[in-house]
Amino acid sequence: MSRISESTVRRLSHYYRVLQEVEAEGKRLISSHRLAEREGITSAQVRKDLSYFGSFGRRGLGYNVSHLRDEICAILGLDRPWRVALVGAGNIGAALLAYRGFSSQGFNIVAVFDRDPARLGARLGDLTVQDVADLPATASTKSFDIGVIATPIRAAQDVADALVAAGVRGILNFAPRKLFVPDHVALRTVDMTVEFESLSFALTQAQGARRRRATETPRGRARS
Amino acid sequence: MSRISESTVRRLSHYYRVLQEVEAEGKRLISSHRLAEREGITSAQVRKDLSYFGSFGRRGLGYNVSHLRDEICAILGLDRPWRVALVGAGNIGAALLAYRGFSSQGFNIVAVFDRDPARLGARLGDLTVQDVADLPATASTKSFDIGVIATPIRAAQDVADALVAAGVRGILNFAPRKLFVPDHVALRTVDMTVEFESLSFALTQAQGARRRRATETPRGRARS
DNA sequence: CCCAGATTGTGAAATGGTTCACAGGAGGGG
DNA sequence: CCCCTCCTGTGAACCATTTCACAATCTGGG
Repeated sequence: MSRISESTVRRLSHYYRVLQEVEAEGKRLISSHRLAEREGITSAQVRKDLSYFGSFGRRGLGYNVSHLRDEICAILGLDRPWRVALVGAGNIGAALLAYRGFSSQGFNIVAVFDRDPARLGARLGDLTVQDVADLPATASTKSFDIGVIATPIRAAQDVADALVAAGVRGILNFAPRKLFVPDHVALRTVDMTVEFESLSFALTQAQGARRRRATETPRGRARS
Repeated sequence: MSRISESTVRRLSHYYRVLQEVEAEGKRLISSHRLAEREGITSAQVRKDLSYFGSFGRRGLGYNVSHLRDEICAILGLDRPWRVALVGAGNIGAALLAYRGFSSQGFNIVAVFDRDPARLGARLGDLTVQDVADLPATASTKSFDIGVIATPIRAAQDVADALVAAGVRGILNFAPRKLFVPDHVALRTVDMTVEFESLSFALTQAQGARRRRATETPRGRARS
């Protein structure tokens, strides 16, 4: 099996969610066309994505909703529980803990760490905030699969190193900076700053385009 | 100016942050090579990204740090304030409000809305949670540029419609579902579910690859 | 049994993004 | 003043992803 692109994986995740909805609506079959419609993409994209993993549909009919859901569930590895360590018990950390959607999909936060003495020992959900210095010891008994970094920027790389040393195989980073981890550790970053700035760019461009159209200014940019 | 790819914009955002750090370190010049190193990409990528907007460097020397920072600031539209409406005063909403990093970059949350009567009237930072029914009225006086959706999934599309009707030109969506908005409104989605599932996939793949290597099972996938 | 209509799976083409490689400066040392 | 080193800006080559387009296959109805 050749390497699967990140965008294909992300779309699988979306298909999975749509299939759950469609199943709840009681439909038994769905075509690539209808699946695509709900995601705002083309049906060819849907079929291509699925074809990397096998042939799950039937020509003339479409896909069996629950069967396809099961297949994608297995492909994404959602058919097993993952043990997640959360580092950072601030606002984002608390939000992640409070959101029940993750544990229902098998992402179980089994420990919470922080460095701030004011937070240590606090109860968050049914967990107690531990000192981040205890991470290695706790990791050896709880064997985390995934680490989530919800700390301030300056702590993020150190925490990442600690998580790697503790044996996690994946890291989800919410700190707005580039982290460096070994090749055998998967890293995903959720950077809200980048999202805001990307919106700012889009809005600025749109404004500029409108102004350009209105005044007939030639395109191009003056050198300073 | 031809259309700029989303990935280029996201990288600009990263360059901007690195440049701020480098400036704080007191350096006056930086080469594309060093900039690239800090982001884990190639120097050609940096130069290509910047070249879409102009020639900011000097051959043989590199880029003037503060000048380049200013240029990127202007390109991304960060040299002006944006008025942000936050809808959803739950955990994520509270986390966004508490994070001072956004307002310092010019993203000012100027109103917070919710639908839950238990939250209405509550103080969050220096704002009072308003009923989402007041959104149109408040929008007409405060003229929001950007709307942030931090509501439960089922409310998200309705809120998006309301924000569009209220005249926002950009939406940042934290609800894990696909939203449909008109072309003239920019949409970015931060979907933590997808990030987790993408990690799950990566971990599953790695595990599978290790097992495959160990047992010499031929690659490919059996049809069920 | 055969045809009409629907829909998949997939090579091939098209598109879009990244990397290469080098000409064109720029500064510094002798 | 000349040469050597450094580094940008960019066309061209390369690579990855998306879209096209169609043969293969399925069902249902006559």
